[in-house]
Amino acid sequence: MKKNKKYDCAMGCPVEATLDLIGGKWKGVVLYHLVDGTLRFNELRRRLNGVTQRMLTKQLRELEECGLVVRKVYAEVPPRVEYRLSKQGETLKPIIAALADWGKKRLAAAA
Amino acid sequence: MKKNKKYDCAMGCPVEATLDLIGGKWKGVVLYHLVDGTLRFNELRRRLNGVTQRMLTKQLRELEECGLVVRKVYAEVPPRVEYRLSKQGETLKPIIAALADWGKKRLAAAA
DNA sequence: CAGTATCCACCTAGATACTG
DNA sequence: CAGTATCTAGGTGGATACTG
Repeated sequence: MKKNKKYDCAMGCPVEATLDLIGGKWKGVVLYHLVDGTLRFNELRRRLNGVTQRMLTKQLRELEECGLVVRKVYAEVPPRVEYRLSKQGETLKPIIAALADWGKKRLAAAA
Repeated sequence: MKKNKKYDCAMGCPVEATLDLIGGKWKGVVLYHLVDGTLRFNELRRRLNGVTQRMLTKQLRELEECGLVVRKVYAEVPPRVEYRLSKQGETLKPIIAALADWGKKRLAAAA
């Protein structure tokens, strides 16, 4: 996420490393929706109520860069670009599921 | 985290709600260290290499406000303040552990 | 020891307009 | 359709000094 991020928290804070990847406003949610399978750019956009094109593009690029998401461009007109979890990204599934589950319970309890 | 946050992502993004609580630069790490038990302010500070007093105070207040952490002040001189996970916070343990575990593997793989 | 109080650089994220 | 390009407000986090 950060350019020159050093994980120098001496006693080791692997949590920090993980949150750096899935934190931010949209990354976790993007991942959450990709768990169910491949999605095209605009499909993703519709699922992420309120995200701007710029932001979605940015988040996807970062997720791609750190190897969690795969971007596949089809040489067609109109253009088609699909996004899916990489092998690395797949390993996040249980975590995403846990986050979603916890969030559901919390939202339910608050209501 | 945000004041007037509305979780209006129509299809439901409970992940967003959760990340909003444990995201940010320090919250997850604070939680991570509190999993092992109660800690005093400065103990926590030493474990979070690089955090400033201001930041740690702020993060702790927010965690307290959303009911994940309990703050206990002892009427002593010198002052003593202890922080621990609330009952709600305890339910995050498996998630924190999962995040830490995943982060460890990823850092190991990168090395 | 465990905070507050200021001040400030930077980044995140949004709005908007344009393009291959 | 799937982006890029600009511009900008506001928030996040950091530095530093002070206090009960």
